[in-house]
Amino acid sequence: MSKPQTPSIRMVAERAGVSVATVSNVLNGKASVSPDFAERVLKAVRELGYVVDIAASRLRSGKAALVGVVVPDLTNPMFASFVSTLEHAARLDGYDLVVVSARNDPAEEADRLSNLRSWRPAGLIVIPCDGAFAARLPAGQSVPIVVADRIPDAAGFDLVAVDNGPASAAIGRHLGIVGCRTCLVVGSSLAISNVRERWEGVSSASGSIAFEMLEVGFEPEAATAVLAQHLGGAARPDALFALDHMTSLALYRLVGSLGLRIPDDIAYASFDEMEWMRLVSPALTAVRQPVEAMADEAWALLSRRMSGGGGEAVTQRLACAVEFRGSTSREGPARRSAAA
Amino acid sequence: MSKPQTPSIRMVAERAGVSVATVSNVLNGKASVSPDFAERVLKAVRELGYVVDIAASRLRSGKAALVGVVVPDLTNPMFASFVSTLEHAARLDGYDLVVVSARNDPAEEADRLSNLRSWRPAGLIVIPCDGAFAARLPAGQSVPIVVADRIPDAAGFDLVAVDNGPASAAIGRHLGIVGCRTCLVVGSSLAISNVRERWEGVSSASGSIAFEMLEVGFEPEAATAVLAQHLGGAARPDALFALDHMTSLALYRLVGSLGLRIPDDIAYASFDEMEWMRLVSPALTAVRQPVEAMADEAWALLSRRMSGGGGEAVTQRLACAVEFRGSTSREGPARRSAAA
DNA sequence: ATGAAAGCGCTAACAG
DNA sequence: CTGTTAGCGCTTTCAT
Repeated sequence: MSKPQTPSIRMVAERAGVSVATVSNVLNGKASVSPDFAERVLKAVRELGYVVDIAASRLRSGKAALVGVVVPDLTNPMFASFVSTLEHAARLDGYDLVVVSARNDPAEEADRLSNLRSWRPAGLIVIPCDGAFAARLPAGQSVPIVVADRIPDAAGFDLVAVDNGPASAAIGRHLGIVGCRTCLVVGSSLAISNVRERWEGVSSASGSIAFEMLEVGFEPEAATAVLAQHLGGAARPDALFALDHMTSLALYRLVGSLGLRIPDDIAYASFDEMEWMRLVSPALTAVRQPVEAMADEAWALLSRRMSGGGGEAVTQRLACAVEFRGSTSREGPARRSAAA
Repeated sequence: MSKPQTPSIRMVAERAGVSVATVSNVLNGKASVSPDFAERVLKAVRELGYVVDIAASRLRSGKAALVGVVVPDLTNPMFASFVSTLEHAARLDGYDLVVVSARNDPAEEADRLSNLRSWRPAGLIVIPCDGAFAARLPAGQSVPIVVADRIPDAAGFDLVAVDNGPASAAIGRHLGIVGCRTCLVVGSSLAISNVRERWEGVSSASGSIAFEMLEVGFEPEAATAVLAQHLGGAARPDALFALDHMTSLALYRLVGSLGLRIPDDIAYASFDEMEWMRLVSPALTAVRQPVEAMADEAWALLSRRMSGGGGEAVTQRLACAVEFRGSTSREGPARRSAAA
């Protein structure tokens, strides 16, 4: 009942019979300390269960082993995986992470960004809600920032993103070759660089296939409603291409509830490969993104800046893998176009 | 090029022509400040883009609006969702979160737990790797802890978990009614309370159906190997029941690659409902857990403790929903048992 | 090799 | 109502 409070460096010093400076030196390996003293300090640390107060440490030293991470949505498996990989990389370098989710809301993102400053992080890794990200950065932000996955409208950031164009174009060509004449391309919003680049990629595919773009927003329910309206009509497309995971989920579900058979009635392809796309039957043609590599690269970029690396803003583009599967097999739409 | 450093409370005070104490009072709404002064302070804050240094604040005040969260694996959608909900609840109460993943490794969990102490959090919310969690807690840990989802062997923790027994028993009964005679129950490890309770629940189901338990560990590859061995044999069970998500994924995939048809050749049920289970055909019978409710409840419990609420350790059990779907329809195993 | 003391940014006491 | 001052736990000169 005396004082079971968390031990401070002073208590360690007293217990070891040394000064606090010596304790600090032992713990940080700074100055040289005699083996005898070091041993006594370590013993006291062990007995007290002392752990340094990282906040006080930073306050005095000015060095923060902390980086802030902002993602649009933690429940999106891709972002969760991104954070998980990041966390591991950070820990290996002795850094801690403060992770916040913007919940797909630009206003909330701005709020989080501002809030994060009170932690005085050494750097920031951000997957922005949308292209207007730069405008939401608190003025006078001086810590290094790496932007991942989605490219802001404004230039000047260190950047790591996936190479959307080629992968999308490959899907577009494939759909044409397989015999599709019309393809509805669906994405949340063209305000997101990924969606925009994917649309540009697929629609650039030469050939006799016509693409139409449809934006459905970020709300699954609303998206489904918009989609239902588009697919219920008479002029059903030969193929569907979903440009992001949320959209793909809503779209695939709708196709099922409409009783459309894949690929017999309609071909189906998706960006953002997820585990379930290999489990359904037929398996879905999809573009797999190198999420782990993106996280590792983001960390590498930030590390460089945090340790004083200067120079121009860097942009890294990572290649995607395209998996062609049953959902776009030749048997389907080809037959239909033959009948037309 | 003069000094673009992050502004301190002193700079704000100078700019506003007041003392630092007044600035602090304005920002924290502590003592009463004249409207005139308050206005000047706010103006200076705005112009400088000042944000309080939360670490220095805590150091002096002793009050930390910070809680640590430890989960076994951020890439598990269920835990990601848990964290996301938690983060939102915490923010509403003005708290920040430091989230760490133990990567399913008890040693790493112990390490993370110890590391978290250097943040001096006001509380901890933990989903433990396994039942031996209590032994990994740093000695002399004095902050309130809420344990979620998995129940430690040792008592004395505030606890919130799902009510596994009834839901599992319902699955067990259902499989019997539907005509299954033998059921292979598969889970990662009985060292996890959820798996244990689910096994006990399902095997308690009376009737003419025999259950067998199989532990497959946490590695998908290894799990698949063990499962393949069990399902390849002659005595194939009528039904499968996967007790957690990773296991379910591995098992479902294996069933597919073995060419077994659900439910004609074998019935299939799963705990840990995930989105894909409704997308496959036939849709899978599954137990849906109230993850958001669990997170909210965990936060509520911790809040109470952090604001000084005393008393005995509390245990909350949350009811699950059972969704019966095509994967356990009557047509399947019933026919088979009739043939036997 | 070791210790004394200053001070990081902030808030809590207290003085005015 | 406002300002002065002390000191939270720590690291860093700078003496010794």
